[in-house]
Parts: sequence; structure tokens; C-alpha cells
Amino acid sequence: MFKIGDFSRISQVSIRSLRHYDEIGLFKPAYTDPFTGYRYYTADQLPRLNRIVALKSLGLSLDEVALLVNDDLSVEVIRGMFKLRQSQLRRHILEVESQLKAVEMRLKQIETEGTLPETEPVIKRLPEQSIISIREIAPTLRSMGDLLMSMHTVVRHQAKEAGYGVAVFYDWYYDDIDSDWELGFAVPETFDRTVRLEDGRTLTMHVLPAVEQMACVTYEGNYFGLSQGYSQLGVWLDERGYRICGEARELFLHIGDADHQDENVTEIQFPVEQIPTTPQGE
Amino acid sequence: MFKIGDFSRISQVSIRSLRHYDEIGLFKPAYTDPFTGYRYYTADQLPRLNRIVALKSLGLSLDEVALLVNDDLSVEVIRGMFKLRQSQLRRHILEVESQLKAVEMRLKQIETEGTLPETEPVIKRLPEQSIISIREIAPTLRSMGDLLMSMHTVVRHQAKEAGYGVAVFYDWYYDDIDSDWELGFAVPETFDRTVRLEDGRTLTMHVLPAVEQMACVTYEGNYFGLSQGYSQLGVWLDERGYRICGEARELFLHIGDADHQDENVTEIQFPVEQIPTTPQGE
DNA sequence: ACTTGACTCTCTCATTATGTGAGAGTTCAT
DNA sequence: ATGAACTCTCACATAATGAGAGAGTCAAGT
Repeated sequence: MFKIGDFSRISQVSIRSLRHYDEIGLFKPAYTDPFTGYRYYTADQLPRLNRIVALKSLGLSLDEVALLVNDDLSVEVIRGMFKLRQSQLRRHILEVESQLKAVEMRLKQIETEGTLPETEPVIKRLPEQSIISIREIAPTLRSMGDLLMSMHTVVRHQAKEAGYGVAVFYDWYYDDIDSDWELGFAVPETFDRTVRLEDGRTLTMHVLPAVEQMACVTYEGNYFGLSQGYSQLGVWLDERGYRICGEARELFLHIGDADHQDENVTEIQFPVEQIPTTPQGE
Repeated sequence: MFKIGDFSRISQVSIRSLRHYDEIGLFKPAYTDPFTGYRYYTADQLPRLNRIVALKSLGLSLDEVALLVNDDLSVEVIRGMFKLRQSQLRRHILEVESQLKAVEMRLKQIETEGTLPETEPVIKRLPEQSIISIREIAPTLRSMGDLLMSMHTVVRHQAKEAGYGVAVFYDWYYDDIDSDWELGFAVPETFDRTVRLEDGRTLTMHVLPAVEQMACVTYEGNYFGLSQGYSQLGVWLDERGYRICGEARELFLHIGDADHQDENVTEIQFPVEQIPTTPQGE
């Protein structure tokens, strides 16, 4: 019979943990004094504790350990648990490796630029988004800016539930002339009214698909500088082995008045995917 | 000005997290209504939030992110933080990889044996341990058992603060005849009395060194079966690429009466180290 | 039997970043 | 003014463990 302190020293498991295991019913002392509450352990409990420690060191949670240690599970079930754990670990390693790569990236950046960048590209998952929009092929991008401004005024009055403005670019290559784009505003999916522009055109509703990996960077300032954001994002993606795999979008998160175009906040978005590296191993 | 829900949708950061970042002072809304408590965000806060998200995705804690984002740290400090993170991640990957290996081991074991083993070897770090002991070179191991029993009785009376019995084997190869071992009992480091055996020999005190990696397995039963524990531990170590790098120990955690030798609980301990694999990469 | 020191008990709070829910208050469009 | 949608705070939960307070207990020596 060992008191908890001795048993802790022998088993190299902290007193706190032993008490915790007792509480959750995973590993109870051989005897607990009903009056003083003192826990007494016996040496022949050690194998079980060792099993617990061993299983825990595989990264299993105490709940899982409890399952494995308490019940006589069928081999199938046990194997299932380990297979699951195996794939979890595999995925985890991949994750951490990509984090590590990102950190190394960042370090190199610090070495060369001497500081952290102002604004950070991020990769997000975007859900579906309903929008009301107009699609057209326009000679110049300038016309898009004009359309945006007029649309903004109209929408602000006729559809107050509308959110940010959004543009989708269907051209795969950038071309200033005759580019094919769509311009609209985010709305709740329940939206069902018709919005008509001053020139008589109506905005039609449809749903932008969800995007698993959307590389995004926000840009503050008027449109003339926006290309800076684009190139920044392009470099960033290139360095990290991503490639663009869909239509770019711009989100107009804040649209200033005609004379406050510097306040504009635009988010540039590219759907991306990892360029598969030359396969090595599995 | 966005209310928290809209801002959450735009930034793809959950409302809960935004509130949390506000609470901890990492990212406060541009304006908080002093009467209603409503949080209002502006679009030009997005770059900062994106920086936060980006840094967080490197696995940095919010505290670390706050440091990086709030203060104008010197490049040196920033680089230091990233270097630290880098080495953390490297170590973490190694850890998880060895876990994965262990899980795969376990799976193979399940496939072949159809069940989890009774008793689990574990690798622990052991601290220093003071003992009172006798070292001798004895013709047979049998004599060790006898010595243990008589020592046990004496110690139990003369040194009640003594803990478990411990044997250390100084022979590198197992040899039944003329083996060199030490037999004693664990005591607190403050112990300072002399213990004398019935045959007049005295137990001398000294300190067993700490061991970084001690592979341990507990065995229940009398000494005749102990070799089973040894071979089990041996196989286990071999499979996992460990090798023995020091003197083996046995801990006598429970010593039964002469007629209850089946109740004995013994822990077999081998100091081990990883056999360095053929170097690949760093 | 009493003291003393080492030990143990329970209970509470803390960690990290986020989720969930209750109950009350607010906004905004009709 | 009403109702729907939204937001507020507060509290509790997660996983496993550490730390500390305050009270009680054990065991050895006087």
C-alpha cells in the first residue's frame, strides 16, 4: 500500500494527475479511506497505470484511453481507433509542416525586408454568396468604376439589406480592353425584389459558388493603386506554391464618396490550389 | 461601419472570436456604443485583422500575435520570435512523427497478436535516487534473492522511511555466475543512519544517477518468470530502434512473504537511447 | 499523550481559443 | 408600434494539468 506521494514517485505520474484519473474514473486507488479520503495504491496497479501512460503517449485523449483500457473491445474496434489516430497524426504532420514552411517564408521575408509586411494575405474558405449583379463585357475598366458608383447609390436606396459590392472577373488573363466581368452587391439569399438602375437595366440575382481556398488581401486606397495589391498577392502565392484556379473577385468593403476615394477598402480574392509537388513517398 | 455580424461575415472570423479579441485587447472595434455596448467595425480595420489571422495561422498564440501586431518591435526581436517558433515546430514534428511510428507499431501488433498486450513498456525520465545498498559479486543470482529477503526484514525495522527495493546490474552481459550487482533500498536523501544486517555487513548510502530515458516494464509474479519481462522489454526496444546504454535496474515494488512470492511486483528498467538513424537532412 | 513536520484532503482558479446557451436589450424596416 | 433579426453580457464547457489556500492526517520522536 502506497500513499499517493510514494506512488507518484514510483510511477512518475504527478499527484495531480493521479487524483484527476481517480476523479474521472480512469484509474482509482486500490483503497480509499472512507473517513479521511486518503488514497492508497498497490504495486500491482502499476501495470495498468503503465498501459495508461503508454497509450496516452500515443497522443490519445484520456477518454479514448479509458475506452481502450476498461472495456474488452473487439479487435476490430481497437484497430479502428488506431487507424483513426494514425490518419489524424498524418494530417497533423502535414499541417505543421506547412506551418513550418510558412514560418520559414516569413523569416526570409524579415531577413530581406527588415520588417513585417503591412498587410497580410490570408487563405480562407468562403461560403456561397447570393448577389444581385450585372455582367457585361466592357471596353475599359474605367467604366466599371463608374458603374460601381451609380449602382452603389441605387442599391443603397432600393435594397438596404445589400452588403458589400463585389466584382467577378471572368477573363483568365488580365486585359484592359473588352474584359468580361460581373458587378454586383451581396444580398441575403432570401432577397427577391428587382432592382433597376437609372439607365433601365435590372440587376439579376444569382449565387456565387463557395470557394474552398480563397487567397485574400485587403487594400486601402483608391483604385489606381490596386494593382499593387494584386502583385503583392501574386508574389505571395508564387512563393508558397499556390496557383490560381478560378475567377478573381474584388470585394468593395468600403466605398468612399466621389471625393474620398482614398478611403476605399477593397479586398482582392483569388481562388487557389496547391501546386502538387513532385511526388515523393505516399 | 459594420455591426459585428456583418464584419464577421466579411472577415470570416467568428463573432465569438471577434468579441474575444476585443476582450483581450488584441483587436478592438473602431467604435463601441457606450450605452448599448454594440461593437461597430470599419472596413479599414480589415488589414489588421488579416495580419492577426495570418500570424495566428502560423500557430502563434494570441499573446504572441498581440506582441507582433501592437508594438514596434526591433527586427531582431521579431526574428527571434520566429526562430523560436521555427524550432518549436521542428521539435513538434519530430515528436508527432515518433508518435505516428509508435501507433503504426501498435497497429502491427494488433494485426498479428489480435489484441493489446497485457503490460506496456513505458519510457520515463527518472530523477536521482538515494539508496542504501550493498554491492557484491556473487556466484549465483539465487543468493541475491536471499539477500533481498533478509535485507527486506532488517530494513523494514531499522529504516522505516525506506521505500522500494532496488537492484542495479553492473554486468553488461548477462551471466548467471559471478555477476556484479548492487542491492539496496530507496531512502530520502536526508537519510543518515547506519543499517546493519544480521551477518554484520552494513548498508552504505549513495546516489543512483538520474536517467533521461528509462524504459520500464512492470512484472507481476515470482522471480522465475521475470525473464519473460526482460525479453518482452528487449523486443519492444529493438522494434522501436532503442538501444540499452547503461546499467539495468530492477525495482522491487512489492515483496511478498516467503510463501506469497506470486504477489511480487517487479519493475525492470533499462536506460536507453535512440539508435541514430542514417542521417537524412539536417 | 503531545508536538512537529511532512503529507494529504477538497475546493477554487488558471491555462488556450473557441463554442454554446440563457435572458435581456437594440436596431430597423414595415 | 410591432416583430424579426440582431447584439449584449455572463456563465459554463472543452483537455489535462498546475498552483495555492486552508484544514485535516500520519508517523516519529519526545
